Amino acid sequence: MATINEVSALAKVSISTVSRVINNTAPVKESTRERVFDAMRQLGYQPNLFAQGLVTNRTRNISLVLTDLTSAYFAPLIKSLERSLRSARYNLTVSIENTTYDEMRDTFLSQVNRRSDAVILFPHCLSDDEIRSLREEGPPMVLLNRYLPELPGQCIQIDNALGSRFAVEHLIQQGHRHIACITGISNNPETTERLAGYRKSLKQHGIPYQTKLVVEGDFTVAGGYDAACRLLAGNKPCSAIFASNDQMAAGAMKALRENGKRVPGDISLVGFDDVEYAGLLSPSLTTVRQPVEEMGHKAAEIAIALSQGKTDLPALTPFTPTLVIRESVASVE
Amino acid sequence: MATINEVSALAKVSISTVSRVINNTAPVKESTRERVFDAMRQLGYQPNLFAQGLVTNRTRNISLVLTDLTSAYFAPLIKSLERSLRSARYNLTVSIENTTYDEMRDTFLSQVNRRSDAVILFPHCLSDDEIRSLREEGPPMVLLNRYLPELPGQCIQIDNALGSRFAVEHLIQQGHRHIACITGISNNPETTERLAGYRKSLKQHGIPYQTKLVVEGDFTVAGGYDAACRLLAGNKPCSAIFASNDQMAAGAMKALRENGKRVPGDISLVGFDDVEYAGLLSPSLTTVRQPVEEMGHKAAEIAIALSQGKTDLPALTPFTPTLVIRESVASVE
DNA sequence: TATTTAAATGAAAGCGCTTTCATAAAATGC
DNA sequence: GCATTTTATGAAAGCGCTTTCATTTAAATA
Repeated sequence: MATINEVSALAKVSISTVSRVINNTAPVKESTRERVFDAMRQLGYQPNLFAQGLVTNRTRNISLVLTDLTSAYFAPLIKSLERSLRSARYNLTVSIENTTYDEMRDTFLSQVNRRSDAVILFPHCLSDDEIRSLREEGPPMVLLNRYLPELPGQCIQIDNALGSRFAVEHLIQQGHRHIACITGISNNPETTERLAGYRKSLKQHGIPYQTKLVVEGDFTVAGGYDAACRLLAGNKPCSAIFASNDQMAAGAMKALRENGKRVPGDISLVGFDDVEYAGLLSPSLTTVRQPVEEMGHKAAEIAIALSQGKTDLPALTPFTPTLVIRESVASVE
Repeated sequence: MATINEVSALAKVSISTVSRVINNTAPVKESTRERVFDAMRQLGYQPNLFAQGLVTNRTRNISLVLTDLTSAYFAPLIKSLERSLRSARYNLTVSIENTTYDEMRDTFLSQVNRRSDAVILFPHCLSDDEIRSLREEGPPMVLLNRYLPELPGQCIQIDNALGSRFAVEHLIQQGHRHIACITGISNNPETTERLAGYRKSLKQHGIPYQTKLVVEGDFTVAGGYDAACRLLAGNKPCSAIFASNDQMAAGAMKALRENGKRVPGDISLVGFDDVEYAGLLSPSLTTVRQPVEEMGHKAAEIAIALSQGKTDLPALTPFTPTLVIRESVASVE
């Protein structure tokens, strides 16, 4: 494992010069540069990131910190993040299961703080204030699917309400009037926004909002299953269900089938997120797609900018979801 | 961001002593230790990992390096790895898409080599010799789903052949005699072993092996779909299909449905892996479960041991897969 | 040609730690 | 009670880099 000293010896220059050609931080005579490059190649030299980090205080590492998120959602995210970061010669470290604020804090203190130039945080089950206090303990952060007014340039989100509206509009266009909604866990911005979109669409089409058609899920398959059962048990018939995510849609689909309801024959179903397996369900699931790839790229881009000390980034506009029409919606009459 | 100097000043001891209480590396008088801890607490001190790493040459970081793997498979793996590593105060960095040997090599050189105490490598699309040459460029490695005779204590695998046999036995027990097989990509140990198990089961029950009932897939959904189509197009009827992974099973299921075959009414189907969504398909997929969790834990454990310079680890026995019976297999008279 | 300016390089300090080595104080053995 | 071991601590070197500062060399200007 060659060091800068060996390179400098072989190239017959000082280590300062080697450092300069590595970092391209001051003019070096062309012939010298060549010699240094040769030496580096010969020795298979790779700078020691720890030595570099120690003096520059930069790690070239970015952390992804997640709360309790389903694999189907976070995997593509990790994938796109890592791809973007790698091309910028950054590294991605992950911390997946931080279900409570305390765990989160511990992660920040022990992992993130000292070894990352920036964090990408998916604060699903955290309150805004908890995020704020985390922010004080750690490096600059970019937030996924959460908006903090003080960080307009660092919050990456989609227009959840719009997504719901796409879903519900679609159902309405297909003739549905009795549209149920399975929401996410309460006190969560995504839940609120997606529900708001649902309500808005109904209103726009003069369809009354009925509490009995809205049941609470928790973003899990089991939660969706239960919610659908409760819906069927209540005596408010509906011809369509909008589930606030695909997990719950999958659970609901199962519940419906088990209760002898055909999808979409008896009840149409729309999800949200377009996870990997949405197209594999049967019927394949009509859903609202989050552009996870693009969001990952953007997150990486901003994280890198932050890591370079850039601040006052331009405010971000939410990403626009799209409706992916598959087989789980039928038209009525 | 307090340093060891500030702690030592506040506690009125030398930095050597502080270091000793941090690392518990030499006896320190109880009262002194207390003072140091107090000072650390007061200052919110966290040791600088880069400074530590620079002198100890240990990073407390472990890299997971993957080839082209589907999200459904790698997500739970990442999850279990990260969980194990975190409890040992290690860090996980990931590098997901290394499809060629050259990319892999680049990853090793630029990322893994200088910043990881160990690598966990999933060498799906790499040859044994390519792995060997990677081994020379990087830190100690643990291999997932691959066996290298020179690393008996560092290869974590399942008994693929046994898994296939569970699957095929099950089909045979249900009365099936014409059992097709969709294999993975060729020249891959997993493909070979799983196919071998299939053949062995047939043989044990005196069922002739028929080339026409074996079609090649590539471990993807699309590959499974195509394979199933080819199977149906060939004029060799079968009552059951064993797909070498769940992705392909999902693809096959779709193909069967589109061709008017009911699953399991007309054709039974068994997969392999038990990915997250296997139970969500309809019919839910009977499949062979890999204990990914346990494998992740084991991988983490070995990686940590390696990072501590341990060598000559005891040879590992393959994990045993289990059959998960769901709805995609019917019995024939 | 003499002088100023820019380019090219090296010496040395220092980033925050661990780890020898040396030394002082306390505990042990005879 | 003195020599010896053990315990407790500090001073200082050094890990591999970057970066300031000083110095030399080459180019540009008058």
